[in-house]
Amino acid sequence: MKKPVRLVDVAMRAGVGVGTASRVINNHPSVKEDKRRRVLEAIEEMDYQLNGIARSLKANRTKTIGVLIPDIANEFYADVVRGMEDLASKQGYTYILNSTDSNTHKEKQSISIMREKQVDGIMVMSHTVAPDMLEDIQSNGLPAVLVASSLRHPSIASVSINNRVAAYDAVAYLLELGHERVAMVSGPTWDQSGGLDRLSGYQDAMAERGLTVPEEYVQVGEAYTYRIGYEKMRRLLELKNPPTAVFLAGDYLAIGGIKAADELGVKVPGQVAVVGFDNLAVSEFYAPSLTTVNQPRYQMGQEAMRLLFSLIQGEQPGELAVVLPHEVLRRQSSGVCQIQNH
Amino acid sequence: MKKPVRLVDVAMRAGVGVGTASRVINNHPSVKEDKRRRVLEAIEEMDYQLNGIARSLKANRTKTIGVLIPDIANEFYADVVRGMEDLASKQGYTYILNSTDSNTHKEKQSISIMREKQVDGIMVMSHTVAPDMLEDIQSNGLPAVLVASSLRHPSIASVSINNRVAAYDAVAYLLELGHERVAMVSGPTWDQSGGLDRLSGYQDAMAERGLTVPEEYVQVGEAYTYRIGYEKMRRLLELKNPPTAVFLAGDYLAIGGIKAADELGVKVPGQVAVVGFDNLAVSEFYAPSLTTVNQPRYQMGQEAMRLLFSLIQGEQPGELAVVLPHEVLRRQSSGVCQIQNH
DNA sequence: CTGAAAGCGCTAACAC
DNA sequence: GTGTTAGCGCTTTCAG
Repeated sequence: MKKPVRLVDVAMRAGVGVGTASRVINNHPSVKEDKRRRVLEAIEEMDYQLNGIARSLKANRTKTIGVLIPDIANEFYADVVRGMEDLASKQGYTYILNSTDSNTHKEKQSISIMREKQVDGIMVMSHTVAPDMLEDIQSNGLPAVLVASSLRHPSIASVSINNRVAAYDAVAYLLELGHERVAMVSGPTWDQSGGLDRLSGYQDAMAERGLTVPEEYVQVGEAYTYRIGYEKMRRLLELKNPPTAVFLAGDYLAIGGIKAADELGVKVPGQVAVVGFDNLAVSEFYAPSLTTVNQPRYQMGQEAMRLLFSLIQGEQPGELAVVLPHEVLRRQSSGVCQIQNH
Repeated sequence: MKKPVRLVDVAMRAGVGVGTASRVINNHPSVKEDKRRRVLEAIEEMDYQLNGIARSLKANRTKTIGVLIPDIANEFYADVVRGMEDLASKQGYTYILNSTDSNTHKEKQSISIMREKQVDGIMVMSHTVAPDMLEDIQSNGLPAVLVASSLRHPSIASVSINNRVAAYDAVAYLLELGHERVAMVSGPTWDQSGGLDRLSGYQDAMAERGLTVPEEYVQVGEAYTYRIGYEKMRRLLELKNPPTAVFLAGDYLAIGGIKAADELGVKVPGQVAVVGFDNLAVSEFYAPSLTTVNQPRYQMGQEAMRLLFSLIQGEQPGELAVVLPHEVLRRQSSGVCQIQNH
C-alpha cells in the first residue's frame, strides 16, 4: 500500500509546474507540445491516478447522480436504472443507489446522504416522497426528476407513461374479446406508484360499456408481488360468481395469479383470461405467455437521465413532464392463443 | 439556489470557532455543553448540510464502495446487491454500481473510474476480470472481494457457493428419481460465472453412475437467458433420442426451456423433468413450479460486505474464501408433483 | 476546553 | 505559455 501519486509528483518528474500538469490532464490547448508529452509520460511512468474527490471539492460538482428507488431487486426498477446508467456513463457520470422500500423515513435519510455526498442531481422512483420534499430539494439547487411516478407537480420534471390510459386500453382489449365479468387486482392505491391511475382506467373502461363492477371484483394488493397476485386471484376465482377475465396491475401479480388458477385447476386462458402490466422479461416466457402492457422501462431511464442532464446544465428542458407511449401486447394468457415463434 | 451554508457560517453564528463546531458534529466529548447546544441550534436554524466531499478529501476515505456487476437488470445480481446495500447503509456506506456486460474493456474502465472516485473498496461480480487485474487493485491498497465468481486466488477474498457440488447434487437428485437420459444446458464455460464448475458437477454425477453422456446432451449456452434456454431445450427435445430429464444451469434457462417444451407439446414433468439453478423468485410461481438449486444471494451480498469491511479496516478476515451452503429445492418441474400450499 | 492555522489534491486566476 | 499561489470545506494538530 504505497502512498498515491499526486499531480505535483507528476509535475515534478516532468519538470513542469502543477498548473501545466493540470492543464494537460484537462486538455487545455495552451500547452507546448513537448511539455505535454513529458507530462503524459510521467503520468504513464508513475501510474498517476487523478483524485476525483479533490477535483470535486474545487469544482463543486461530483458527476454523480443519486437514485432513489423502492427496491433494486425489483426487475422493473432495475431495468429503468440500467437505462439511466447507460446514458450516464456515456457522459462520465456515475450514480449512487438507495433502496427505500417505499419507506418515508428511509427516503428522507437517503436524500440527506445524497446531499452530503454532493450529488449533482436526483432521480426519484421511490413513490412515497411528498411533493414538498421535492420542492425542498429543488429550492436547495439540486435538480430532480420523478420517474415512473404518478405524482404530478407543475414545477417538477417527470418521466412516465399514462397509467390510466394504459390500464383502460388493457381492459378495453378484454372487453373487445367479449368479456363482461372482468375483475381487477390492483397495486397499492395510496402511494404514487400509479396503482390508483390503473384502477381508474379499469373503472372507466367498465363504466363506459355500462358494466357494473361488483365490489368484490376489485382486489387491492398491498404490493406488486407474486404472492399477493396469487392470493387475490385465488379469492376472485373462489367467488360464487367468478370473473371470466382478470386484469392484474403488474406482471408479478399476474404470474402469481396464473399460478393460483393453475392450482385450482382453472384453465388460463380457457376459463379465465389474464392480462398483466409491465411486460417484464418473464412474461413472454411464462406458459401461457402473458398478455400485458409494455412500459418502456429502459427508455424511461434514458429519457429521465436526459432530462436531468439538461436540468443540471441549467437548461430549460423542452417538456417538463415526459409521457412515453405504452402498448398492449397480445399474447396467450388473454385467449387469442397464437403460439409465437421464438 | 442560495449558496450553501458552511461550517464556518455555523460557527460564526454560534459564536465559536470552526474547530469547536467540527468537534460538535463529530461528537467529540470535549465540548462544553452550552457551546455544543449553541452549535446544534445554529445548525438547525441555518439548515446546515455537511459537505462530505470536503470531509472525504481530508479523511482520505469516502465511505463508498464500488460494485462491478455484469448487469443490474439481472435478478440474480440485483438480489446480491440488495444484500450488500442493506449492510452497507447500516454502516453509513453508499455504493456506486457499474454494469460491465462481462466486457473486459468496460471492466477496466469501471475500475479506473472507481479509483478516481476514491472508493474505499471494490466488489467484483463481473466474471471476466483477470486475476492480475485484481492483484493490481489490491497492491494499490484497494480492498476487493470477489462475489459469486468461480475465480480462485490465494490472496483474494471471495464469497460464493460450491458450484460443482451444487450441480452434482441437482443431477444426483434426478438420477435418484430414476432418470438415466439426463441432459444439461450449461452457461458459458469460458468465464468465471461458474458455468464450467456446474458442467463438471453434472459430468461427475453421470460418470459416477456409470452413465455415458452423448455429446449432444451437453448444450453450452452463451448466456443465462430465457431465450437461450428456450433454444437449447428445443434442440434437446428434437433429438431422435431425447433426454427424460434436463438440468439447466440457471433459472432463466430453465424457464425458457419449459416454455420450449410447452410449445412442442412435451409435458413437464410428465415427459421431461426439469431442474434449474438459482431459485429466483419466479421459480416458485412458474407453472409448474421449478425444482432448482438455491443460492443464498442476499446472504452472499451481506457476507461479502462483511468481508470487505474487515479488509477496509485492515483486519485479517477469519476466512478469505467464504463458501455458502446451497440447497436443492424439490418442486413440481422435476416430477414429484406435490402441490405446495401458498 | 477551545481558537487559530495548516493542509488534504486539485484548479484557476494572476503574474511574468 | 507557464509557474506560483489562493482556496474549495473540512479536520486536526498545536498552542494557550
